[in-house]
Amino acid sequence: MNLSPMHQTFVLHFGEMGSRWGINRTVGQIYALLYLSARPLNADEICDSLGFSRSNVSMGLKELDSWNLIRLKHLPNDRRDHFTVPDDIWEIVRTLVEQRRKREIEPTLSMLRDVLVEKPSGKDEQFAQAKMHEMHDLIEMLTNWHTDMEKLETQRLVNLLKLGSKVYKLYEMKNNIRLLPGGKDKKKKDTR
Amino acid sequence: MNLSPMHQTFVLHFGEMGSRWGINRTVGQIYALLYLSARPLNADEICDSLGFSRSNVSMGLKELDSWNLIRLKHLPNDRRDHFTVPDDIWEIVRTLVEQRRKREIEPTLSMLRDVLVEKPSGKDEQFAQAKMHEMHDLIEMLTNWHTDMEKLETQRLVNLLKLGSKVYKLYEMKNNIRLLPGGKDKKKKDTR
DNA sequence: TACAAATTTCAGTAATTACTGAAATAACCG
DNA sequence: CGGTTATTTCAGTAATTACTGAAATTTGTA
Repeated sequence: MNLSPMHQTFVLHFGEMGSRWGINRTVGQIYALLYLSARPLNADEICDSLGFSRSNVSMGLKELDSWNLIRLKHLPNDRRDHFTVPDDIWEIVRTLVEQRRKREIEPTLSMLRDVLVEKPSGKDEQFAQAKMHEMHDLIEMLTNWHTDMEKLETQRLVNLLKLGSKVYKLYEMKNNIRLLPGGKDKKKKDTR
Repeated sequence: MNLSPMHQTFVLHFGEMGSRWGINRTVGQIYALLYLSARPLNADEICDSLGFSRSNVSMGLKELDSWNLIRLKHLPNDRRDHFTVPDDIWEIVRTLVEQRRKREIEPTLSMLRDVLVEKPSGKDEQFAQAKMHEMHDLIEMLTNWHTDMEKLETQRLVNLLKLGSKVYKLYEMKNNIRLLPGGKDKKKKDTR
């Protein structure tokens, strides 16, 4: 591996981290390298920097591409493919979340829906189905929330995140104002 | 494996999913089984249901325990350990997020902080450091947001999630009210 | 279309991770 | 204590996943 100590620390860390997410070391390292690079890199440069074989790098890039995490660039007078990550880190985050949703959440929801239409036979299945229902609803709620957040442009999303739970106070304020004249909401007496 | 088709579908799915998160098949399946069970199960029951060896189950339970995802129970007149998951699914979610934060986010932040105090030598390191800074700040922001959300009791959290981006409109409303008389905020003219 | 450069594929091998059974240890009970 | 049951550890093996080099394919160029 042929990198400055600073680069090396970062790259190795993301190699490690990759393993903890179903992504392998190579892929993690390639992405880390591209993330830190000021210019698009070609496959041979990646080989040199990380010490992987050409074919391994090729597969890693393919994997990253299937996650839609890298961008292919072509430089003038150079036939080789060059790769970058999106400039905007929020685009990266959005892609990551979107992909994990597609690959993990959607299949899970789909499996749950399938099982939930079956008729439970006996107490055990009834209990199990109730638990699956609970899980299904929770995941769906989080997914809906995410879909909704996804629509916000970045600056607004950031504002919202920075506000955090403070925003909840506004919500309660609004609710109280509405409630003052004797609104229709039921059981909202003490939400604290 | 000795399970109803319904249980089997769910258990196998979470075995699969486990692999995609650094968690292995055994661990995923054990957790799925416990999640669906109406009563605490002992290790031998888990062996029977899933067809793993006793030692494998023991290791799986140890792993789950290290994630704080299972609870040890003792039944009257039975020396054996019995295991459950928390009744409240939100407790499970909170634990999962908390643990991943501890195991993945914190080490990453710590690595980034270490690298960011070093003096960059040359353009490349300067660029790289800027990118790492950007990443650090983003992660920290998300972490702070999470810390904040964590404090909310579940019902409020659910309300907030269900509101989704609608809550942002309240925020803007509030801001506009403040701005009407000619507030001090700068450059907030058109946030849409 | 023929050649060269770039990239991908894939079979074989290396490395890692998962799993087992046997033995050791711990917990409980008379 | 001594015996019994429950649990964990761990060395060895099985299974899976990662990685390589050589060959095949694709892409671009004259």
